Amino acid sequence: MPAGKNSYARNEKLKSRKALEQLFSKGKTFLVFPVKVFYTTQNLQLNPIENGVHAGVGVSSRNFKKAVQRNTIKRLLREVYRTQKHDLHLSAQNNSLQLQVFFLYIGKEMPTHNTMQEAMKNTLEKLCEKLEKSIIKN
RNA sequence: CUACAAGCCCGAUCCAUCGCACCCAUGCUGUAAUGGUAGGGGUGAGGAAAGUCCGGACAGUAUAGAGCAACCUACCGGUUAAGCGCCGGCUUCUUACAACGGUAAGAAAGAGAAAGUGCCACAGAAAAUAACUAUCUCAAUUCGUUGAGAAAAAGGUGAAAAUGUGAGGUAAGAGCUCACGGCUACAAAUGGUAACAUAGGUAGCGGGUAAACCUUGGGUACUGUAAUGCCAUGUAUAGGAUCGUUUGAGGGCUGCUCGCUCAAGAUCCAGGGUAGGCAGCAAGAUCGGCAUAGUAAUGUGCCGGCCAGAUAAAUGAUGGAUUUGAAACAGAAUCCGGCUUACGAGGUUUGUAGUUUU
RNA sequence: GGUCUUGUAGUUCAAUGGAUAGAAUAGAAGUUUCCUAAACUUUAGAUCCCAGUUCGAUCCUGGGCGAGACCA
Repeated sequence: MPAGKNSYARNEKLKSRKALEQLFSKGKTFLVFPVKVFYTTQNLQLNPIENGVHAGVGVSSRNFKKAVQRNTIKRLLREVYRTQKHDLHLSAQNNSLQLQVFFLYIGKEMPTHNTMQEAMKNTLEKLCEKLEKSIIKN
């Protein structure tokens, strides 16, 4: 993957409904306020061409009743993820993992771009740490 | 020119970088096949996309039929695919002006209370049958009243009090009678497509409430694109209980009863599997302009355009400029016609009021 | 996306169209007690909002706002 490319294309998205259900029922979670992260890992390296990281994004409709607000939050999350995802991809590749992640916004107030960027930075750092720890354990 | 009210129009624009969905064609590369990758072009959310309050299109299931129940609707005509929408009219009410029956603006869930039942707190004699107080006549009397009869007028209340005013009449009174009004029903006349209006006739006088039950007229099959059809993948034609195969279980997607019809499996418990793709799904009661019929809603004709289409679900972020403050309400999920609600800065039309000038 | 239900004191619930809107509990003050609890007395507190029907709406009707449930 060429460095510096900030795309968030279709094959990087977390798509199938089945995978999502597995993720929510069996996946590991941690919380870096205001973002909650669900993730699962597999040791599949049969397809080296294919991308190893799939990510999804969501907001609860309890805290935000209006569709406009939910849309803007999801857009912000995607935007912030695609600009800062490179470290995560690198660590996943180094450890030869297939990774599914879901970012759920939990806060009750509308975020701005700056706060969101900080939050995503922190969560991604924590996620990388966790990945490396799990590798060492294995 | 300013303020207010109502209606209509619009729903910020431009540049740079990064990024998303769909469509189109191209290069490189790979497979048995679907592909992978690179750069390019085009298109990409609203006036309400919202609420889901009405009405349809479309689809599936059902439909010999009858009754009850349930629900919707209610002045007249037009319009439309249809409507509890819209347009025009009628009637009533309210407000203002005006004074002798008008004018203007606004509103109306605007059939029936004279088919029946219920309700009308407090106050008041009484809330609709009557009774009570008071009134009048006759008789009795211990002169305080008592009994019989007449009549339904008076009685301070109340949201509402038995058709209003005047005259006659009577022992006292009473639509008891008469005059002028008010309202209701009936049949006919004139005008109007009709609601209705106009001036009379006959009979009558019974308060309000139907957004209380209800009556009358008209109407309603049900379910919704997560409908529905097809393809692929996969498992279990396994197990248990109850009922049943012409002595008929069960079904016929709003309830009940009857009837009709299909009919050999049905229901429950426990367990196993799938949850992917294609169609539906984007050219239409379409949009824009012009002409034309009509008071208008709306219709007709001609010319031109193609204008989102996903399935964890696409329009964004950052920086800068303009405006007026780095805009308000707000995000398509089958599609249309309305209604309702939310909202920003202006523009424009009409009406009312005020000020200044001529 | 569709189909429904429901809003009353801080909380849980009542109410025939008649109003001073009730009960329990929680709150405040007081009595009692050496102090607290319990008990008793007193007290403040509410019909989601806007219209309409009615003489009069918590109640009936329409619209809005909020809360909740169901449908593969």
